[in-house]
Amino acid sequence: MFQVQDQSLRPLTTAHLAQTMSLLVLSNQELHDKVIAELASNPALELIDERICPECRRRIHGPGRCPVCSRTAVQDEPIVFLSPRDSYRPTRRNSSDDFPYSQEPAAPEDRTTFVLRQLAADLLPEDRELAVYILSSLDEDGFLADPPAFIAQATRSSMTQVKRVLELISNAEPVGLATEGPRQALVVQLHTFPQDDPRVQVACRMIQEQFSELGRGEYDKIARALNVKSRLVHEATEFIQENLNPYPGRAYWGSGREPGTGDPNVYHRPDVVISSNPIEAEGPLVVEIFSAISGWLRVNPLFDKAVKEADEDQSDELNEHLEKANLFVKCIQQRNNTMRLLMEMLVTKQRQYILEGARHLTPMTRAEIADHIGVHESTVSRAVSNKSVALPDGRIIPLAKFFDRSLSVRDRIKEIVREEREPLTDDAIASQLKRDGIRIARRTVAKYRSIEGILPARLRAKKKLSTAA
DNA sequence: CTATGGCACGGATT
DNA sequence: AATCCGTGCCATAG
Repeated sequence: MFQVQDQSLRPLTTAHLAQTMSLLVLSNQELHDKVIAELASNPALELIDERICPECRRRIHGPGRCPVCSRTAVQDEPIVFLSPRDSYRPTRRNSSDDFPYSQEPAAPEDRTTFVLRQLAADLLPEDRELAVYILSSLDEDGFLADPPAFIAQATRSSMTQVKRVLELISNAEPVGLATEGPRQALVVQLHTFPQDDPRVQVACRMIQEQFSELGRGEYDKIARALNVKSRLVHEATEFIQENLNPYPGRAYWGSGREPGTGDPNVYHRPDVVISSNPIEAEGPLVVEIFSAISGWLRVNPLFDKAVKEADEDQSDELNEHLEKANLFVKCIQQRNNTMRLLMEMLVTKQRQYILEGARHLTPMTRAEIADHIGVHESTVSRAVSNKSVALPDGRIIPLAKFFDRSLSVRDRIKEIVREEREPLTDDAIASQLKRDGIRIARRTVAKYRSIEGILPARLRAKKKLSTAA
């Protein structure tokens, strides 16, 4: 009894650490499940539905207005939701449990307003109601639950009006929303890419003519049916997997899988979303770290009180619950804090990459980051693993990609090949790179080439001028 | 003979 | 301690 009490009274730092670590590796989805499970099994934990006033950061119960400054409370409640200043210099240490909150939620749940906001400029006033109707009637994958004709009838609108609105919606972020199904969504998304890219052309035909074969991975059959090289079919498939998302409304699809193992059914929502500031393009990036739960997780104060009043014989058990809950909440906070620090660092160091693409990835190691934010490198390692992040351009990449030392070089190679007049050998590419100050061995060029799915010089056809730019 | 891909080694990273 | 990455060497295909 006494021992138990001793143990539970003091939240052991080792236990604390251990649990924080185990929570850190989890993706949001996994953490969500974990929290739900914990809530169910531990009566001392409580999830409360509080909002934060954007102005004075007071907590407000339920929807409504802040009693102090009478501003409307934010609707969505990611626990951590922040927009670090770009000038942020990463030497600062933890600022306790003080999380910054922002007031511009763009959570997936709020799809309707999210899309409407984008449409504001293009939407005719008389179409607005129709747009709202369509957006709110979408099924959970973001597809049309009813055919356009039905919508027209239900809203007493004309077909042309419905089509006009649908077109607008499907071209807004997330592109492909409000289409009839995965296939149509893919087609719409494909239109946003340069049409002269051969991969795009083939991908387009694959989706339109050979969709079920594509789903089954029957690449050879597709190649024959379309009368194109199977190599091209593979490249197109890869392109689809990396750039398109068949379920735009639900989540993005993980592009982190290796080519080949990419199961077209792996989709997930990102753990972090980075978007560029719509107001001032040069301003700070907006970073949202999604919370695993909506609302606030805390130790139930009633339970706390109950424990103190409880009989001696029961209090052991109750205390245990209490301490566990306490620990859990602390660990969650710790996790959030670490994620925040990490993302602030990342956004600051890799701004160029985030905004301008693969070539500008600054090489860095996890150890470096760990040093800067003052945690152990294994902590960073855990925090990075299993997470994905959405970039402003909509691409979803694994967080680990920020640490890919060869990414920028591979991108250069891709560019060199894309712009070559006639097939360059690996050696030629290597020396070309050397001119740009990148010193790598010929053998390595070959390796990168294969990673990028670029054929050897011999097999590369002569480039036509049309492929340029 | 030249361009590539395979295997394997050493050093860095995790 | 386990893993990943860049490279050198060598066999092979063209």
